[in-house]
Amino acid sequence: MKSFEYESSSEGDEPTVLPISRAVVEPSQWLKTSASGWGWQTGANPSVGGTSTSSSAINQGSYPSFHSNHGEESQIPGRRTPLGTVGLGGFYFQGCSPNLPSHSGQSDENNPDQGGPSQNISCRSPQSRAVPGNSQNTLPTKGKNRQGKTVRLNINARERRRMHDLNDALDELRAVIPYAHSPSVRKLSKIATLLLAKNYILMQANALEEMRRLIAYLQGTAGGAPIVVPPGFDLQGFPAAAKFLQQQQAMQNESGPPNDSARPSGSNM
DNA sequence: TAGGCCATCTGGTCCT
DNA sequence: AGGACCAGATGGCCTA
Repeated sequence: MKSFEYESSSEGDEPTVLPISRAVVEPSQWLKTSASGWGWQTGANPSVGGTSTSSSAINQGSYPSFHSNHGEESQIPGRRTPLGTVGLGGFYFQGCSPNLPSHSGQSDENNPDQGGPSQNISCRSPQSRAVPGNSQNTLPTKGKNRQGKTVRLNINARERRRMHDLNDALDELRAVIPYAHSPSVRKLSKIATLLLAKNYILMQANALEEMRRLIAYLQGTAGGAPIVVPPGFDLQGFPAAAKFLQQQQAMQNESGPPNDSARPSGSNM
């Protein structure tokens, strides 16, 4: 796949944390940074507000490449945080499960089938928030309570899985939109990822339209004659243009006798 | 320390 | 009934 990296090369080996703001993903900020790469212009100083090279997380290499591997990502700050260390929610207390595995697809620390819900309930944190109207705070009869908690834990596990899938999809989206995929650069936030992807799509659509107009213009300047691809020019890297020329060639063939001299010579499509 | 971002829990709603 | 989806609430981590 084509690389669309925007790197701040002036920083040398100095890790850079690009500020991710709404301005970053505005269409007007887009620039073609090189012949082979698209990126965005972050203003005069790309690292404004984001030169925290002393960040412990960064120095510890806590922002590696992001793959759809839940187990690895549990080490990344702000992402895939192990259940034992994040919001306690209704059932989880950090001191209860010191060796809770992170979400890995094979084990689910919130799965009632693994350990049972009663264990979690028995060590509920006294600081767990009391949800108004939460039936689990009212502690009904034991049997029904246990079954209800099991259902609740199943629902929680599904929801957690769903959110992980959503995050995996966001990771895949980050992988194909142009921004600096570097361990020293902070990962795009969710909202920034969506906005950047939207603007990237718009930019690609504009580029495509511009190319179509250019081809039409070139065709016009050729006096109505089909565009002749210069010898040695390979259209393999331009499938859209090749297809367009093929269509033009087909239209020419339909409207009149074939003209061998006008056949694209460089196209191998 | 405030604000941003995130993961998780939870109850409600809709759909199959 | 069960699952997917959604939004609100909560608390942890990180950075300026």
